[in-house]
Amino acid sequence: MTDPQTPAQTVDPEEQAFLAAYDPGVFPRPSVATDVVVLTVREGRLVVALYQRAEHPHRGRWALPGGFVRMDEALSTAARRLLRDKVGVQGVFLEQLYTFGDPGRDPRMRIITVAYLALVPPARLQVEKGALAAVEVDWAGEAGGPARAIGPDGAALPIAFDHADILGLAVQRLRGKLRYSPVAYAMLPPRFTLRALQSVHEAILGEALSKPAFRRRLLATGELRATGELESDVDHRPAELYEHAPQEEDAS
Amino acid sequence: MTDPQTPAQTVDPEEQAFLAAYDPGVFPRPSVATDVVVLTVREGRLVVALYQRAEHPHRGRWALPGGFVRMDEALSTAARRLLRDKVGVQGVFLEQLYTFGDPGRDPRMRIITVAYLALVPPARLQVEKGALAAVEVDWAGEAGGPARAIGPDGAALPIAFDHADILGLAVQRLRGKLRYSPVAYAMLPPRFTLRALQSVHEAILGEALSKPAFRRRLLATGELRATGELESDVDHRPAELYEHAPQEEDAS
DNA sequence: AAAATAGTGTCTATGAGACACTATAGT
DNA sequence: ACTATAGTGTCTCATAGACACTATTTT
Repeated sequence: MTDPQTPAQTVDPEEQAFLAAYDPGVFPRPSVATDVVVLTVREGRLVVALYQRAEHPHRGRWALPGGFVRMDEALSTAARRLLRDKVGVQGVFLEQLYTFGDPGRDPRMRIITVAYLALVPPARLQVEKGALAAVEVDWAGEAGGPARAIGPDGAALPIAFDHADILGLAVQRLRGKLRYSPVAYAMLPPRFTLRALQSVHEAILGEALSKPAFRRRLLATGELRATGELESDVDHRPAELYEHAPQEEDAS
Repeated sequence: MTDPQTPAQTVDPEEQAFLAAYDPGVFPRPSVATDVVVLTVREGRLVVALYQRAEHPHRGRWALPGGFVRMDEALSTAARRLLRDKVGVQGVFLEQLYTFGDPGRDPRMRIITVAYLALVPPARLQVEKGALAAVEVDWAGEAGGPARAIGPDGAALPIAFDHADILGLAVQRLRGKLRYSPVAYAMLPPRFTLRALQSVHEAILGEALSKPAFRRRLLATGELRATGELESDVDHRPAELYEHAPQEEDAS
């Protein structure tokens, strides 16, 4: 099709890409960042860690913890670094969520952000410089859409950039994963009651669940181990404490 | 915790990020590309469009169609542009898959690639400069892992970069979506038999399905409209042709 | 008529929700 | 004894797979 003798001015995009690859000056490059949606469940509600921006743009608005990816670190390493330095948690569930890269999503310049989802047990999330905001969505099931963040005083917090979309996608993804993946345990302490586990599921799904069906289904997964111990500090009959016993994946 | 009077040499990563944002020279930037996994079903097998690399690195190996993202275009726009210019298809199903960014995944330099998944009806995929390779995976269900590409002669094609991982993830994602999303129709012509629809499902899932159960389940979705017409050019009883009638999402 | 596939009816097993019930701690 | 929540038994309904059967086209 194409004349192989065509000189350097060819418009073949493959060749353009090849040349650009060896001469970084040919194409300008975007900045690459990562933002982390850190979620936990408190008092039956899904909550997210947000930080109020001290500088323009979007000064005063609330943003997800984020920062630029360094040239020598993997994307997940950058997310883990931010999680440790900005949020103060380590060793938690972390999974890539989606990459947001519309031109103009940041008014300063082209910033492509690889969003990550982190799930943390409530006791391990002590946000000092930021806030824990309750997450609410306008949609049911897995319809999807932006989310709102409700501050401790009950008022909606103004969200910076496209972070309301990122947060909404995190909720949508979490609801989807709940059906076939043991993600809820990542938001619980090592020992927990079945009621606490159900409460996590209900907070994620945004709807009440039937107790008998929930217990049957979860116990049938074989991923729960009864400890024989009971919870304390309750003014009614205490529930038994369970542990998460992950299934062995036999890949032989 | 931190002294607010600390001068400019602070190691607060938030401030570092802020400064870097306004001075592009502070941090070097990675290149951002997109690679597209273009899938269809031919003769009951999942096939992918691959292109043999003419240049180093990985010269002679087979790669997904890809290229750099321009500064003024959205990520999905870049994927659509590549799909049009390199593969020659337009107006097809396209969805972001995952972002691969390990340092060293490209030996030339740091290239972060946002992978996309495109689904195409078989008749619309006429790869001229590349090849259609059958996709095979070593795992069942949604376990995940790299995929193999089998050329027309039955031999496995050597895959460039981490594209075997990208391809494997595309299969895994597609299997997951099939459970709750009408993706199979994106790989069929406008009119198709129920047997063809089942064949697409079987190719994606990598396993045989029960005919009565499949028909009941799909007809019960209400997304299928019988046309009353029959297929032709078959040497047995012809099957009825159906159309995909997407459900109206009522968000009122 | 034979061959081949389209399309259906029935039985059964599984899983989930609804509901009502029993059990056990603290006060 | 009372209260509040833990935990269970049973019924019913929806869904999926297995299997066997009938229907319809071409050769």
